[in-house]
Amino acid sequence: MDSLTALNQFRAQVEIFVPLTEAEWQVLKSYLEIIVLKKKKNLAEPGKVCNYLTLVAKGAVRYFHIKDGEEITGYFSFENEFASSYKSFLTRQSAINYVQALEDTILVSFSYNNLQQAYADELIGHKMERMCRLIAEHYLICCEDRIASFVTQTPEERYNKLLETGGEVLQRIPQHYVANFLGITPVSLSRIRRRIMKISA
Amino acid sequence: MDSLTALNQFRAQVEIFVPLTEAEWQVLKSYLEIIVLKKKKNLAEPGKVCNYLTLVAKGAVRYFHIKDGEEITGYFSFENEFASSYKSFLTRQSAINYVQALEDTILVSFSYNNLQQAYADELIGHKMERMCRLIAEHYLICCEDRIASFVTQTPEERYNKLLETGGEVLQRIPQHYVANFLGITPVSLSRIRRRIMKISA
DNA sequence: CCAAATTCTTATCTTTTGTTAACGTTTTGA
DNA sequence: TCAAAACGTTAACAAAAGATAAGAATTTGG
Repeated sequence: MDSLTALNQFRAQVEIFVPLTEAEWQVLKSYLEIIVLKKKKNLAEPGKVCNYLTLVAKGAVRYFHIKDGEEITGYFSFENEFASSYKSFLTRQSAINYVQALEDTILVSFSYNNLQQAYADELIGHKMERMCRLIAEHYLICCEDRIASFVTQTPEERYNKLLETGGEVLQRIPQHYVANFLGITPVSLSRIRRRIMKISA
Repeated sequence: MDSLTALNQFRAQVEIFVPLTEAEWQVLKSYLEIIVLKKKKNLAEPGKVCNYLTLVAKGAVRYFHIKDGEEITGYFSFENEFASSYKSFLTRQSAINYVQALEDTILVSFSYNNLQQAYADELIGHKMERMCRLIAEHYLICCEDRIASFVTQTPEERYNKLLETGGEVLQRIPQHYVANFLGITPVSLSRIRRRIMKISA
């Protein structure tokens, strides 16, 4: 994938939230950077401030914490989803988690400084605010849904729901990462899968 | 508490995110409404679109789902926090949860239409976008932290953290709601409390 | 190509949680 | 004021999850 394709993909994604004129896009584009992240390389890591807010144009990233020396995977971002250690990016504090490429990945990115300039830009500032408001609202809703799933559903129910919605997660991601994502251990997920197989068989 | 106090409290809170001139405030204020919600009355309920984004000026609200005929409490908003069935408000779809006053509560509120007008307002539109972007980002970070707590911590660790941060939650909220909030049953929380008492005793 | 690492399952045992029910206390509301 | 409802704890049992380890299948990377 070349830079042009990646940038066009970014444009298509943000225009879902706010349509842009050609002139606006040309300005917006000037604040963007392409980041190529080889598999297992980090976009963010604990102790460092995450300097990029990115859209995954190709590939995927995985979010994880280290607890008692073990990796615990909390989330993934696939093509056309935004990726960042968001709290770190916004607050300029050290990240507490890794954001790592699961595959060779191409990211269309705002550096922190460029994004602030884009907000301050006379031509596109207002639209940038709106766009990023809508994007933040979109992800806030996603987070609220996920919190609700932890509060109101059992791990088995969460896994069944994941099966229904047919998440890409299930095809592209090792099961033990999915287990963490569901808030359980890999062994426990394996047992849940066996339980479900017996019922449907 | 009178309306003036409530409005001033709202102003102080939003100015944490974006400072306002007096003129801007006067315009913004014209889009606001005061809602008085008696204890046990709902700001939102399943099957209805939530029409208000509100700041709690006084009192508190509780968010809950009904599952198998039982209430499961997912969250609370106290003084100076925003409250809404946010997904419903933003997407204009029916809410799936209740938002209910825990005490007699005063809310400073945007109706959906008023908020859209405020965004479109020539004088304050740009600042409104920025303000609501920053607010959405703030709550997004809170949600991400909470999700991380479900993925990386045990219920006991989550409760201990709640004790440390000394959440208002613990003083003002019945324990069985707190249990739901932590993702466990009231009986289980009672046992966790006993375990902790024995250790610290 | 092949050794090493990763992944998934399974088994065993321990710990924790859920479920239900009972009990005393406190709070509520008519 | 007083009966009813709500609240928190505890007990007993069942169900589920965590921890650890072993083994087979797959993937990986040099």
